[in-house]
Amino acid sequence: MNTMKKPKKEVTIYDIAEKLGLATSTISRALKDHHSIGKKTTEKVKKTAEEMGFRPNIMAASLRNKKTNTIGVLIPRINRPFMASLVSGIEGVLQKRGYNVIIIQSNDSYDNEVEMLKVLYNNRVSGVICSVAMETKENGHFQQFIEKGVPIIFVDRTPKDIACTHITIDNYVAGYQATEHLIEQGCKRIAHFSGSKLRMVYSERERGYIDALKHHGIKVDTDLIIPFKILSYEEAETVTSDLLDSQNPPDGIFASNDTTAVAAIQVAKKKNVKIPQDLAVIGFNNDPISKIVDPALSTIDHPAFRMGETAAEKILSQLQTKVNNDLKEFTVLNTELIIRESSKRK
Amino acid sequence: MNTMKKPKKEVTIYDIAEKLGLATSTISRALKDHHSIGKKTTEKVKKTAEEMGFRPNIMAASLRNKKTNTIGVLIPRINRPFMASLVSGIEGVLQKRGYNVIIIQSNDSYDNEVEMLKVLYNNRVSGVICSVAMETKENGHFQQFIEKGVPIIFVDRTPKDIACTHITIDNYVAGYQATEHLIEQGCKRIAHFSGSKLRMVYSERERGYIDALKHHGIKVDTDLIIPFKILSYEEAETVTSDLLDSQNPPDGIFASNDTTAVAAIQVAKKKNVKIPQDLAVIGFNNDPISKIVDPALSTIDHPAFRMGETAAEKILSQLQTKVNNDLKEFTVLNTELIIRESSKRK
DNA sequence: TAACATAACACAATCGGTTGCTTTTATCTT
DNA sequence: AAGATAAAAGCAACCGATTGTGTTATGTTA
Repeated sequence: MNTMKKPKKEVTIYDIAEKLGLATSTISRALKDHHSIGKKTTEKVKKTAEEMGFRPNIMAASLRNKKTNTIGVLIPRINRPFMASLVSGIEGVLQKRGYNVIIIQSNDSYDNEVEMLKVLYNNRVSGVICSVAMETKENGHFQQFIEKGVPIIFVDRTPKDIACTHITIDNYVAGYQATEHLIEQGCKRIAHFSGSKLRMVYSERERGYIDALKHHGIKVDTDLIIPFKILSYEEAETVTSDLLDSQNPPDGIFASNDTTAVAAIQVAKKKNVKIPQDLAVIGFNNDPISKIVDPALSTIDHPAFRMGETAAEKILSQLQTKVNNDLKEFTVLNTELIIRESSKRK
Repeated sequence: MNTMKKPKKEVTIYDIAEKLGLATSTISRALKDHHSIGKKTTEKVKKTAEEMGFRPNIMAASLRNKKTNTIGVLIPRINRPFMASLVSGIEGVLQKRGYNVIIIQSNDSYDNEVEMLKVLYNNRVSGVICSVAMETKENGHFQQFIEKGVPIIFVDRTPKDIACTHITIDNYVAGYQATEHLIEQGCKRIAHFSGSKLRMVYSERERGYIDALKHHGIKVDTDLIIPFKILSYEEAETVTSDLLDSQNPPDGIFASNDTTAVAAIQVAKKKNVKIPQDLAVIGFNNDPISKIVDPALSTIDHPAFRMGETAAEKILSQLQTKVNNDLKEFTVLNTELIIRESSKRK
């Protein structure tokens, strides 16, 4: 037993060189089709490498080249439909191009974000794609990459005042559309479930909400703008319950994500508040649950997957053109208003 | 402008050694608290390293040590609640222990699985955690890791006849319980949405279903066992519609995942089939949608997150004890029957 | 055929930690 | 105070691919 215990030695370019009576430099160049190596030699080398079961040692190459071909992805948490799609999009593109992807979660904690970014930094990732934690106020921890000339791209949740590439949707317009839709359905008192003001995604949605009300001559009632901590289902249950029990309950809700919108629907149903007649609800993201909840949830479709793909492509192009200009580039993807039963009164 | 364009040179242990008038070996050892280095020296080295902004070059260490401290995770796809939780669990544990995690998706394709496994192999990952693609019949592509002594752990969807560590739930028992529950609610004709027979998770659930029927004296009607390709929502819509329109429609459905169970509920509702009175439904996984759908879906709680944690811990312990015994080890996690409105008749 | 261009390949340093072994220094015994 | 022993630190090879520079073989031109 245990006959194969000793792992056979790894084949290196030295072994190939010896076998063929060539120099290692020739092997190395032949394997990557360098022009200074003849055609016959190149083919012979490749064939032999294949036969011997050669696999290039990526660490050795990384060490020599001082680059890792690894992209770090730092996101709040992966087990949310939106983030999972984003990551899926990133992966799809980068895998094909031979990059490795390291995914790290901040769990929406600033401290984690700082620490995990340090991990990526120490790993000498070639680039970073990041969606900022809910808590994050300062941007100092991103600076280390900028100083080193490592491209860093922010997706969806972007920090303010940092000069690099951002990929977002137009949250202002989306918020405006969602709110206007509710107004068009006849809502007069529309509540807004708002996320942390620290994140532009939420402050912009709120700004869109406010402007839509104003433009339609509806007075903004700040009591109806409810700041959430993390926009969780549980938070929304409490908030909705309180709202509906209040003196002057809302007749519409624009929630900053689908999770809280669904919670609102469920609470309302329990209280026998009719949706959409008594309360029209619209969410944000177009998560799978939005189609399932009864009545189905109107929402804003967020192109998470495409956002991931775009981020990956952007970072690839920045890695190509080493011109590390301190550019502040914005890419804005389109959203789509999706109207379902939860808001359709007409 | 562009004053800081030139990235400052990276600090190495050579720089520290020179600054302190010590040898690089001393620096290296001091930084990892080697006993042969004095306390004062160790502290001085660490302090200086910190001050100089030293970050160890992981590639150099990997090259020398012939190990990468990277774990490869190969899963069908990440944008599913179950898989996202699994990954989340894996990450949580491995991050803390200083391992990097590379996540790769097979998209349930055998060819992708083979190719991506090659990528992980060439990256010389220290270990692999894998949940097998739906299509996969052969296990030859896993052999390369076993031969090299790289620990590979299968989670949830495990291949047959391969001697290594498996972490699963008891799908037979879960399937039995789910079915028995429906029987207890008075169901006489229970349909089963079954996944690919290639995957034990599904064949075992089906076996549990069949045995439960038998033990309760219900004849197994193979027409009621419907093989799905990928257990998608769309597939389930068609299947459910056909079932309900048939001569002798079922009065219960045990679906192998929540997605198809929810689809069944939605279709039934459209057809005015009362749930659970006319049709009791139970799913599998306890995905978020199961709580949201109306009526709420009974299901089997799958400890995905804990499964991820367990896999991570197992692989860590296998990396510790280099005793690469060709062990075939099974860990079975508990599931829980969760009864909600979709099946509660009494 | 001498003179020169070019294609093809070899040499050897390099990347930055790691570690077995050796040497030096400090501490202890009697 | 001399030798023994332990503690501390240094030396140098090593991991494996990459690449600037140097050398040789082949081909071309006058």
